[in-house]
Amino acid sequence: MLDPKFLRNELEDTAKRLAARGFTLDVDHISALEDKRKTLQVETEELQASRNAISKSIGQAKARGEDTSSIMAQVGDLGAQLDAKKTELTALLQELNLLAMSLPNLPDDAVPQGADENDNVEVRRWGTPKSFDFEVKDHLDLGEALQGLDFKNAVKITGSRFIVMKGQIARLNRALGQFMLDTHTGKHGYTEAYVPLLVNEDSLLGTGQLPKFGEDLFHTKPATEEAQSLSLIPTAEVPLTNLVRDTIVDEAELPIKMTALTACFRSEAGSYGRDTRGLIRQHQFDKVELVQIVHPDHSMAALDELTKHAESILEALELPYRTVVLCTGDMGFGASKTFDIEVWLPAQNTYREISSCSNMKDFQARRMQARYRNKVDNKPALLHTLNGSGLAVGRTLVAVIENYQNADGTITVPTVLRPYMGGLEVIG
RNA sequence: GGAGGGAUGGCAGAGUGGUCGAAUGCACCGGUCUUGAAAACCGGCAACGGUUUACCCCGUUCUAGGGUUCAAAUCCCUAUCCCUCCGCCA
Repeated sequence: MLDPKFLRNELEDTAKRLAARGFTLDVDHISALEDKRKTLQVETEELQASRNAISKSIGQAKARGEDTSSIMAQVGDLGAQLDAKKTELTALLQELNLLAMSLPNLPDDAVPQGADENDNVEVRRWGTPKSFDFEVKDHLDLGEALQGLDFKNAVKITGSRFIVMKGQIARLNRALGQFMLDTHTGKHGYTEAYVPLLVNEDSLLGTGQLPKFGEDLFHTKPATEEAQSLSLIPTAEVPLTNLVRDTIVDEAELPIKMTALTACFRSEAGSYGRDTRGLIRQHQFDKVELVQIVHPDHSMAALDELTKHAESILEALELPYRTVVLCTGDMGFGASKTFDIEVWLPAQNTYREISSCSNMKDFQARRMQARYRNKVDNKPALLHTLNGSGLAVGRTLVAVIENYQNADGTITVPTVLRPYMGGLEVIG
């Protein structure tokens, strides 16, 4: 959520900055609503003030034992007037709030201008794609041949875009998650967390999935009408970041660095026909998430650091990758700056996204009322939040299978994963 | 599943219809003292919104949403969460 002051005092400038990311702000509509809000709010508060004053004098008169009937007569239809104004004001404020909650974050000044992914800018490249002296297969052919990936049974049990993994491939998937988690907790200073996979509406509003993107999520159907619906997390960013919702943390506790390995669930509404083959786009996949809650002065440095943490996993696995900074038009809803890390996939002969690391600045913090106590004036101030995948386990599995394939269809186990595989060197 | 109790500032915890935005303690900030620190003492200290250059002033907020009343932290209803006892259970 943007600072409401932007919509009051810097509407034109805000509209310009949002236009850079392809979002059109209805300036006339908003300023009309704002004008109305201002007069309504002043009128309402004046009515409240006079009601409070009368009530107070009644209380004082009663305390002195005086007759209050003449003061009572002054009340008249004040209550009815107040109710009417209040109803009107509440509706207006709700409309404005929904509008504010639906606006994306402002891009950081350092983000390149652009319309779509073609305008993203590569910032670095690591490793060299291996040259194979045989025809490479994709992870689907390799996995099925090894009887490690079972798409047919997944369809039978649940439906498309789900997977059953078996044997050493299932273990490899588990090994990847464990390795990532151990690296981030052991080397990068993150605290491991076990978190709920089902979250409530407030959490989704806090991180920005709601009110706009509910259709991207799976929602539970409550047993009773009154019970609230819970939703499956699309990323551990939701529970991890919401840890600081409605809290004021001590500045000395910053930065807070959390990580979790969780399943993630995405409905993939609107992506029918895209990446239908294989593990790239699934309704359910494992991901190790990195979240940092930081002092506002340090969030850009923290983004660089967090991105490096994610990259280090690919380096340890010796998987070639490149890192791009997303242009204004390609960034996610809540991000002010985003690095995507893309891993080399030989079967597709291209780099594919495996991690997305974003500085949300105070966008989520304002929604969540996540604050710290500022040492300068001893007042609460909004925190900055960051998140990134470190990494998407399913896609990393794809990358390992494809990059480490041998001519005979076996898969060499990357060195760093062997301790997690009982010393196994080759899957086959 | 049955019976009962609770939710108040950063934290702990008073407050049961009327100058209550709310005692007190801790924490925090400023000061005195000290070579420095600690202790002690003195003072300050809720958030959000409106108006304003600013001070002031006004409004809202005691888990959330409704209701009663001239007036609600306080009374009523509903929801959520926590605790205690009984039952059941991995």
